[in-house]
Amino acid sequence: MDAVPVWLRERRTGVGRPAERSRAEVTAAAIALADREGLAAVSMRRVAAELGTGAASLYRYVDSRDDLLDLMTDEVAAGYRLPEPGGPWLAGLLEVCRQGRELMRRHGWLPELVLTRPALGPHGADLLEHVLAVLAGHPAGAGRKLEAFGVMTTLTAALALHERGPGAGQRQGAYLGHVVAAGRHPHLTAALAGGPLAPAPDFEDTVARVLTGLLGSR
Amino acid sequence: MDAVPVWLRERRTGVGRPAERSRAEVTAAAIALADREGLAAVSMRRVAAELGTGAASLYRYVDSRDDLLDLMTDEVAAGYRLPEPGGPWLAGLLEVCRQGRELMRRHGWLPELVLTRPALGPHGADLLEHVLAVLAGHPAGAGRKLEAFGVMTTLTAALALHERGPGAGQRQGAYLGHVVAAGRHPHLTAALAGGPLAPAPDFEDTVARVLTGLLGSR
DNA sequence: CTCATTCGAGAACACTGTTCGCGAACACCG
DNA sequence: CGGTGTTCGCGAACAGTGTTCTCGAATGAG
Repeated sequence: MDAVPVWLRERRTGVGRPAERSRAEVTAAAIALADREGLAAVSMRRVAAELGTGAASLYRYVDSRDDLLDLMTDEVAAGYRLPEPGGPWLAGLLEVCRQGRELMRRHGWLPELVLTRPALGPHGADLLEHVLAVLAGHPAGAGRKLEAFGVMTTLTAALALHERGPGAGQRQGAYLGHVVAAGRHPHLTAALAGGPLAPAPDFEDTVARVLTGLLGSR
Repeated sequence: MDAVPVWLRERRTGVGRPAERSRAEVTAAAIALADREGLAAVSMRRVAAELGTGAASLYRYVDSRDDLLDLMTDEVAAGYRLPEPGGPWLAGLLEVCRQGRELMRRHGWLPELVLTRPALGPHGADLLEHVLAVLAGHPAGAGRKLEAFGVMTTLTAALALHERGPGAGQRQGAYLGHVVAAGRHPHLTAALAGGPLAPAPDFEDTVARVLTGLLGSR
């Protein structure tokens, strides 16, 4: 039950045969593969093939596939371009969410990972540090601020997941049409009357309202 | 590209050899297995063994494993005991969230499913209908209300996932301790000073603040 | 040069979801 | 009663999967 995260397990250097690759290279290969063919395509064998090596070799850099997924998540978080904290906190948080959404648009597999296995690596810690810096002047307690961080990332991921491709929400739409036709759901029928479904009015507006509710408006 | 949800694919009865089991039985077996050994244990072979049959037989009731997962999600939604709509809308929504959390506590695999493949079956439609009924007197538009429904369920699932077992958040805690020790993250250090980590102050309070921000306070 | 130590990776194990095909079981019809 | 059309059950097989074992090869240190 060590439960030691990947990022602490460093390799001892200097002695023995040197590694031909780095953990960063493995992570990059996995990300490239996921970008191209989706998360399901990220198998140890496929990632290894991407690097021109054997599947078993990857276990020199990573303890398990799950570790590799954590590395991928944190590596993408390196893509944030965080401005100097300052100014109203809501604007600062919205900027973080905006960039997060952009990253998730670029890496369609990210939302699923963020939602199901939230991992805080070095870059994730930097991100959290930035959010806390933005909220430095805010009177809320530490618990509230950490909570806000979690809700921010979760909400961004969930919204990104729903707008990814036309498949996600639309599949339910087909069945809901059937439900409406059955006639037993008057409110649902009324809600779906104007426009078949419009669950994503405005990303930033939604996030802003949630964060305002969570932390107050001042 | 039919994308027909599971719930529409009904079996024609009367002709041919009658089925020995029902879709509901298969779903129940899968749920029992997931409750006992987790979602990863829900393989076609294991579910079939639970029913004393062969894996291939399940495909007479379900087109794929993913379909089975959708059936499981919706079946659990049958467990809601929804009161007659009436009274303040916030209390009505909070009651839904409270029950949702309870269902997710009882079925530890549910949050992951709700987050990654939100499926609206018959019982999910009933739930949505109820939420819309609770919000019937609210001035917000249909889009806003559907959005609130999505945020409600997502947030409940995310919070349930984080408090499931001591493994989820604590694993990151170990690494964050290391980050703090490095000394480069002053705000993070300060935030984690009082109590190692307290990201879940009060479920209902959190949800209430988010919903208030989303829909206003009146 | 020796040697402890590390890396690379083929082979194997125990699984997985899914498809094929065939025999068995039933409802209906003449 | 005997077809006959149709569905169901499911063993076998296929193409994968994550992971471990194992052993040879490569290296820096002494």
